[in-house]
Amino acid sequence: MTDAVRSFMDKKAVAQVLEQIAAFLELKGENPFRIRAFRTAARTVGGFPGDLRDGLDDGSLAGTKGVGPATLQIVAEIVNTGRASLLEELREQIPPGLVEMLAISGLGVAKIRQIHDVLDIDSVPELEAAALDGRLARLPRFGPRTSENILKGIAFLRQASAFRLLHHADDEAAGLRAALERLPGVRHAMVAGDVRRRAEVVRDLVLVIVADVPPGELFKRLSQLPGIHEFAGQDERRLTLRFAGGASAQIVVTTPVNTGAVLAQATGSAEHLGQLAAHAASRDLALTGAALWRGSAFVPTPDEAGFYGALGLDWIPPELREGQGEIEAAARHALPTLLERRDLRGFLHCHTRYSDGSNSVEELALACRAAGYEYVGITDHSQAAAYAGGLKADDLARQADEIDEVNGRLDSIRVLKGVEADILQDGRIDFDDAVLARLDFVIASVHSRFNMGEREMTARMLAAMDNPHLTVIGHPTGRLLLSRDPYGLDLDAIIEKASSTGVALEINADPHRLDLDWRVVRRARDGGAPISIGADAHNVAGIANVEYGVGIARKGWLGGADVLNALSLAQFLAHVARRRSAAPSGA
DNA sequence: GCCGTTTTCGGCCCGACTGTTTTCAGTCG
Repeated sequence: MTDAVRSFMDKKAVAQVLEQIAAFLELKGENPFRIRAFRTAARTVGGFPGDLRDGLDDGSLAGTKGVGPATLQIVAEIVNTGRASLLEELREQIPPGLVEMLAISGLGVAKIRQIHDVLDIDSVPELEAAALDGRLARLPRFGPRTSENILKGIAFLRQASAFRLLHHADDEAAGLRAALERLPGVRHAMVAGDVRRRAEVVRDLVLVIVADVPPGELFKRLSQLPGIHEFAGQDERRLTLRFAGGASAQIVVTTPVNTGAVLAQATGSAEHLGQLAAHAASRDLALTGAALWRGSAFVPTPDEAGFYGALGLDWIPPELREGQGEIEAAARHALPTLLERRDLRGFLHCHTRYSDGSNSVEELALACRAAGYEYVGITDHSQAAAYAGGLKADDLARQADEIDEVNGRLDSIRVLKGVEADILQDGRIDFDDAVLARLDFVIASVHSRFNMGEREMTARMLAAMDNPHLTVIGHPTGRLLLSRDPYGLDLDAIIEKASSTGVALEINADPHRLDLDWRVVRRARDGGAPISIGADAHNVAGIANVEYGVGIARKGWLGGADVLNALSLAQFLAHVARRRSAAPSGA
């Protein structure tokens, strides 16, 4: 593992320990503010820019807001010893099964404690049994509905636990790849599978190894990697590794002369590969045993371009390999030129310390400038989002002064005044038009009343889109990957409205959201809706998440011309102005 | 446990929904 990878994973592991401590303390009935302090510290450490050990040594971590003496000491202990004695003590006191229950939707501390005290239950399987046999519903203030919801919650959790979020899979794959490349006999290791296709959630890691030694020999060496719990050979060239933490990865071994065919097969979705096989058959070729054959003659494919070329196809970017018409387009040499990160000139969605972010306007501006952006839109929460420290109009005015001041001082980056305002229940945006008019642009999002039903929710959002100050609908469907389904919404109506009004639909690049879904992105593009990509950064480290949004945009076949924040600053501001002057106010 | 350009002590996130009740506790964002 490279040091960079190690330090990145350490940061995540430390944040996870702090989160775990918070959960245990919660069940213990600790002071809620102490619990929140641990959660804040977890977020801060997870987003700390730079190496944790360096941060400990040079004092910069100690100086970071949200990390105090107690949490700093815990971070130091984990970094130095790999252990956290506080967490170990808590594990002795509280059954870890109760902490698992906290992840079940509808279960909080009070209910879990009641379940534990009255029914003597301390694991999720026991809880499930009690829900099924009716014991749970007989508890005071429970009832059949609650019991049923808990069963649903357990099922959801179980199904979700087969997957992991892309950013986690990304880190694991990078770490594993680096470890594989250090094995003797390995020429290259390449990440394939869902991760390479930039799928929003990942079931299995798949890596392809180009090796100089026979697979059997390589598998023996693989089994000696640290952290491998068990391994099972599938056939003579494929192996599944299971890690101590429960994660698994499929390793496929190939030789240089067949790398193209193997990598393509290890990357494509089932639909893509099915269509590819049919396409091959139509050209008297066959894909068998992860190689390409013309009759009984092996067709060498040293790389993917050669593989697709042998099939009469242009090379297909991995993100498109979903069986959505890409093979036909590749045959006609009509694949789109996909968006690249460097096409984005504006960074449109971030939160500062004014609401629930952890950096200042200037810090975000400097980081965006360093990342090559021409402009950055500051979009803190609005007053209705009290839980996120939403801004009142006068806070917004104060922030505007600060932005003016920062703009006066910094070259080569323009800071725009924006907001991520709540879309209220009736579709109004959470500030008067007079306040919105003073901003450079406006994002509006739904953050409350998710279960109002599809018709009402659609009407709510369409009403918001009539407001001429609105520029972007943030995370349009509200989903949280592996934890919350999208709310009901008539997406065709929203796309049509976006197309007619010029309001952009966001691809929220937070890896917990990736909302819009890429399947909808394609529909939106075809329907003429502008799309913007917003990282929803809550700190400087979150700026890099834009990469995940670019992946989703590419999966939706978007090019630079389809994306609002690929416009230059002047073009972007002209877009906002056009919309403001064209439409009458809906509010 | 953390923070401070009114504070080194005394604050810190609050309003709505759900399912259970028959006036509200617990959960969530």
